[in-house]
Amino acid sequence: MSTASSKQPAKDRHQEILDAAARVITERGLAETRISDIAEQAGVSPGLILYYFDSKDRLLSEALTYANDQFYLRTSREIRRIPSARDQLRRLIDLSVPGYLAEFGRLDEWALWIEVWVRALRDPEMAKDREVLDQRWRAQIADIVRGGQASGEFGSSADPEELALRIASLIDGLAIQVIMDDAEVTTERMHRTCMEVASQLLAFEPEPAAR
Amino acid sequence: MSTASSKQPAKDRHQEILDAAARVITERGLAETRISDIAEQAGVSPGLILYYFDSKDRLLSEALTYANDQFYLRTSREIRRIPSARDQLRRLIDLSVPGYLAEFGRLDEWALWIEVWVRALRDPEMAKDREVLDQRWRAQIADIVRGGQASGEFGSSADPEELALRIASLIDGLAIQVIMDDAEVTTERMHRTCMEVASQLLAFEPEPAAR
DNA sequence: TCAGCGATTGAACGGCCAGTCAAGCCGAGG
DNA sequence: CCTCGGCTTGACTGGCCGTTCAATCGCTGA
Repeated sequence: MSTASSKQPAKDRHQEILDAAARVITERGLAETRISDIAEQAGVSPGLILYYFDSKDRLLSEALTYANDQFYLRTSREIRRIPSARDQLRRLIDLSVPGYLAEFGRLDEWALWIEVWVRALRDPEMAKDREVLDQRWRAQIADIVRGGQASGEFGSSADPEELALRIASLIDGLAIQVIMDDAEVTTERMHRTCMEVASQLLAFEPEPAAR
Repeated sequence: MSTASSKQPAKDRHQEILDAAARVITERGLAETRISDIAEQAGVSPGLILYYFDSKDRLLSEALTYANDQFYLRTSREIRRIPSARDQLRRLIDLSVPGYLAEFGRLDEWALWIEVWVRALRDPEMAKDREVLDQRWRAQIADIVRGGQASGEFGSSADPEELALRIASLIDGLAIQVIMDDAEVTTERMHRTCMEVASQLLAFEPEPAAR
């Protein structure tokens, strides 16, 4: 009902359902997500959900992977278009800081990430997906680092993979606090901290405009 | 049966149950934890659990807070005894890197933390507890930083709170990957990375022995 | 010895929800 | 116009657990 497209096409039910599931999980949390919620969100009957997916469990795992995949694709497509490595990194940080671009509410992709983590601890399938997703995330940063080192934008010549790990981990750790609405770790502070640490680790000027 | 003390004393049932709950949650995960599991672990009947706690939900939240509290107390007590700030930090890192001290299995305190995060996203009570716990964690690091700055062990004179945030976030982010058994982020690598970044941020020599 | 009372038990209840299924819907192709 | 087959429905079921409760236990103090 809410998302339903023009009924006729019903393009890809499979994907529609994944979208609906991701939306429901984001707002209610994995634990409070019922099949009927997803059905309602997708504008179909509960029975249909199980017609397309073998079980609720499988659906939830797929939905989580799918959503994070989407985020990655969106981000990487956008970043590839930016010529300067420094600007690429800046944009990556903009996109990673929860609430910074205000395209979503407080609960954005990061909320899903946490659900992925919990699930991955016990579900080997999810664990595998998570690892792939995470390696891609680090690789994306490592690529930017390599680019900047090659172009001379970044002064550091340290191992790009190690630098990527450090930056990625810092972002992860900070994002958690921000998403939790921690009074001491605001959106703005996280952004500032990320930029400062990155410029320190990679050896570039945080502010490009001035001078 | 498993944990039950000498039956007679039955010191503090309340606490015994919290302990049992934390243990069950650690090994099965919040989602798979039943009241009967906790009862079994504590060696009592399911009915008794609800005699001491108003509801399963309340019990779970309390157990999570309790467990993290225990970890903090244990850690801080141990660290306070160490004279050198550099050694304090080293010890803190030792204790924070999952699996480094091999006192626990792969699933240790960090697994509980992730459960706390998921819960805190929707449960205001849990959110409040989490914030307190987290601030304390950062404050503990900030104290070490201040100590090292005062004694001259650390060369950096930057804001201790900001340094603590950076170190804490890095540890959080890395610990997640380690606990997930990520092939690229091993226990040893996390430890090395933490020590290197810390020594860089705080300006001290990572290896004290040599020279 | 016994009454009284908190602690403890475990059987039973009731609600909830994943998953099933028999029955309709509807477009395509003949 | 009819038939076939995939899509869709929603009522139903079976099991699972949180929670309740009446009954028992066993200590303590008189």
